Amino acid sequence: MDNKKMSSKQKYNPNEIEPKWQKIWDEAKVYSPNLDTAKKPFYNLMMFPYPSAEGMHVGNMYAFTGADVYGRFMRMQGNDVFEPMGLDGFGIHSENYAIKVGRHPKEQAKISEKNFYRQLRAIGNGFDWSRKVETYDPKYYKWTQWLFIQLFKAGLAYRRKAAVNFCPKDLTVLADEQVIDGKCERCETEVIKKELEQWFFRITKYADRLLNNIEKLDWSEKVKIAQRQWIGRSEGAQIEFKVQSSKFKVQVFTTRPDTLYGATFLVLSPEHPIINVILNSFQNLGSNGIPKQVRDDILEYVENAKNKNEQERMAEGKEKTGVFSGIYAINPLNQEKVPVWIADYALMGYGTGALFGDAHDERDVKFAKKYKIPLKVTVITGDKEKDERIKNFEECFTGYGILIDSGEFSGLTSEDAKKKITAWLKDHNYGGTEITYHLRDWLISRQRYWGPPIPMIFCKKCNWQPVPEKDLPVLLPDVEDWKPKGIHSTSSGQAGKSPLASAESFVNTACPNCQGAAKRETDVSDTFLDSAWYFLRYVSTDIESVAFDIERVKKWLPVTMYIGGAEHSVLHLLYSRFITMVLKDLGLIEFEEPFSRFYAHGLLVKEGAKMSKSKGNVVIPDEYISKYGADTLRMYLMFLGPFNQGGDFYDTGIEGMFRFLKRVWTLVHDKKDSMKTRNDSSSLLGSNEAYVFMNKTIKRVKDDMENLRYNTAIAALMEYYNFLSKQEYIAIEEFRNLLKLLSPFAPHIVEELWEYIGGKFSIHQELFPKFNQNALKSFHRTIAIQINGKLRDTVIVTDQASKNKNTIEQLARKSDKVIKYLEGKTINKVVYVEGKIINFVIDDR
RNA sequence: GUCGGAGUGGCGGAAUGGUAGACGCGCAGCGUUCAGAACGCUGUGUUCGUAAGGACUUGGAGGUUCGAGUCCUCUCUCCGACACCA
Repeated sequence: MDNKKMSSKQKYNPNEIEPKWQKIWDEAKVYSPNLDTAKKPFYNLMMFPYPSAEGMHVGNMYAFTGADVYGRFMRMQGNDVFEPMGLDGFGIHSENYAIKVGRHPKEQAKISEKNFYRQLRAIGNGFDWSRKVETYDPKYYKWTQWLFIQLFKAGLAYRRKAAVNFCPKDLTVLADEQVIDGKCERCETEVIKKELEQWFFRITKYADRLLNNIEKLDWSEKVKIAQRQWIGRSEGAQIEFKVQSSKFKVQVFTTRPDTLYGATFLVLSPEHPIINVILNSFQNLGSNGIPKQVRDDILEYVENAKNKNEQERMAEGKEKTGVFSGIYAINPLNQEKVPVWIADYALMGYGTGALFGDAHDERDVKFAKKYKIPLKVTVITGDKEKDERIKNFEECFTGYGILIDSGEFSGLTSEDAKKKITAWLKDHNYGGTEITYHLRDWLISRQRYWGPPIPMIFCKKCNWQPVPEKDLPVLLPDVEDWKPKGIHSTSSGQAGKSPLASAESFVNTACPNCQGAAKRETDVSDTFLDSAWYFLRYVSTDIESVAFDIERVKKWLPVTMYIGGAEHSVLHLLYSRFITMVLKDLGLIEFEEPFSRFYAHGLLVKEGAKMSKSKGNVVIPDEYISKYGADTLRMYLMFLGPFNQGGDFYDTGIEGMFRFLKRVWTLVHDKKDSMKTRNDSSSLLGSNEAYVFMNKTIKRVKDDMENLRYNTAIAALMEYYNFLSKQEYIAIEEFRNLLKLLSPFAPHIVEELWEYIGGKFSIHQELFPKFNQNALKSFHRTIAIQINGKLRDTVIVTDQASKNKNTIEQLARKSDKVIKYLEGKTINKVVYVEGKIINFVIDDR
């Protein structure tokens, strides 16, 4: 190879060819399927980015490239691939960035939009640029608001006063899913609880459906597990305890009704509504009344609990606190009088907010020991020593066993006792089977500016009314002071002072029902509502009269392949499933699961550390693209490691990939002439060996692509290159296939080289090569010769010879290395695995 | 604590129970060059040996098997998710 003779025109220059082809693809609509007439629709979706920084980082590009490679592969399988892109630009993340840089979110959105789209184009994905979605576009959020109204009309959006998560830094409430380790998902500030009236979506109504459908989904297993866990279905019993000397009752949830006989106390959550009822009713009851001291203690404890944040409550996890309520309840099973305590280890949001304490729960035992509440062991194991420890309270037994001291239920196994006691409770009207969930209703309100205004109007006479659909969108008003204000008052229906409240012309309106003076809701909705339905909008961006065109939806959805990060396991993915189910129930669509297949890609890290702005190790793709080109970066990212496991980004590796593409470039240019010669001959192909290699490579790459094992697909392509580069002649078919196999990874360079070897535009509309099954077998086999499983020699034989054990054994016995080991030894056995190994088993001593 | 995932050369990583370390990075030597860059060729798990050739080697300990990175039991470490969920 003589590089000196190569003209400058022949040099691989990605900065020249990449923008060129991107423009040509766009104009030729290579990646824009006709949504109405496509024959084999394949909706290849990737999670759209949220602009929370100047631009996209290399982690986004990693995800998008991996998804695009799959889309390109599916296109080559003859599918009409629809691969849209957009921006999830509404929401706290974008607004916080606007605050940081001191720009109005509307201004910043324009800047981010431009920069993100520039970057998204530069990576060379097969996006359909004619169908973008930006969640802050009024044409989009009009339908987000419409969606809210549909939920309201269906009784699935409601207002409720509850202790909700509030971030004191972002000055807004948050959904449970947005609280990570007791901290705000966005700014990591410790979240506090506030008693507020807010809008919720009744996702809990769908808990069972969301749970039961999971097993049918073709999703990454870890995401399915995370969703199951988040929904957190627990089967148990609800049990009614009567409060002594009163008409009041407390409902208690348990998963262990078999331990009810041993219930020696009750625990109420500090937020439990019955506490106030009790305080008010018992105060004047004379001898039965609650002493003032006890009363004061209760009030103080409840007040303290209210002001603690999640972190504080958790930090005290080991040290339980509580206060005696002064009253007693009756265990329905044995009529025993048990004290009622108030303790914050009982959570108002789970079960009934009340539980019974017994000797078979570690938390209960800790609490009881601290406050010297008696305990009673009612379940033992049958193991003498262990039971001795259990009975002496040296060990807390929480498993299933055999009941003791449980009246008529003594001697039963826990399993049987559960059934029998639950049945007993039901028969005696004390409760029965009950199912409870970890999942809670989705808190939708946000006291922020940058989101779709919740399209509701409050009228003192008519209560809450939805904005008439003809009046949508409720435009986000241009307020000057758009920064978050927090919540100052929650009196009346109005939810405090979010930034929209300062725009009087926005707030004051007429009631859609009675036309009287009324006020608009001033909160906006959660960003996750924007992204919970965007996949429906992509297919209808050219239609303004509906949220989504039903015919298009029928044709393209559910999404065929969805690729994204596992961090959205319980946020976006769960919300999207919920919204889709609701739309199905409203008769608006025909399916209830939005994503047939979901594939979670791994996390890209930088030199062993998670990329984060605070660490300052965020890698921006731009500089690498201008230095090496998008093709090199794409291939490098895909080669780092298995796509579902992520990888580590090192600069040095990119050089190697750049080298590889340069080699391919040079090979095609150098061998183009010899290729022509071969093309004139009768055979289109090179040697037999070359034919076998080509077919093997096609098969390897195809298998790997199907399973998103891109790193090994690229390795196979490198091996193929290494082989071809050593050949004197390369047939045109070999070049064509090399380029086709490479095309999903490096779309620009292959298009350029495709043109160079005289291929018809565009290589991206070609089909994936097919391999010849008969050509997969080599003509030679290398057989490993083992002695007692240890490799001693190899022998090369014809495919024919490899079929005969005797032939191989005779050959193997002739090997000097083998003779050395077999001499004077008894051969007990000879194992032959056809075409692979022959193993002599000998006495080794 | 519960549930996942993973431990293989200097590094990223390959291996339907059948030649461990493919492919790439890095490194070394050679070639090309006035020189460098770039490019090309060769070598490269550890260890003993001039070599031929051995021995050892997939976090650790056992086991199944003719044969184990892969299967089973126990155990250690790291990463991720959830977490006072009754």
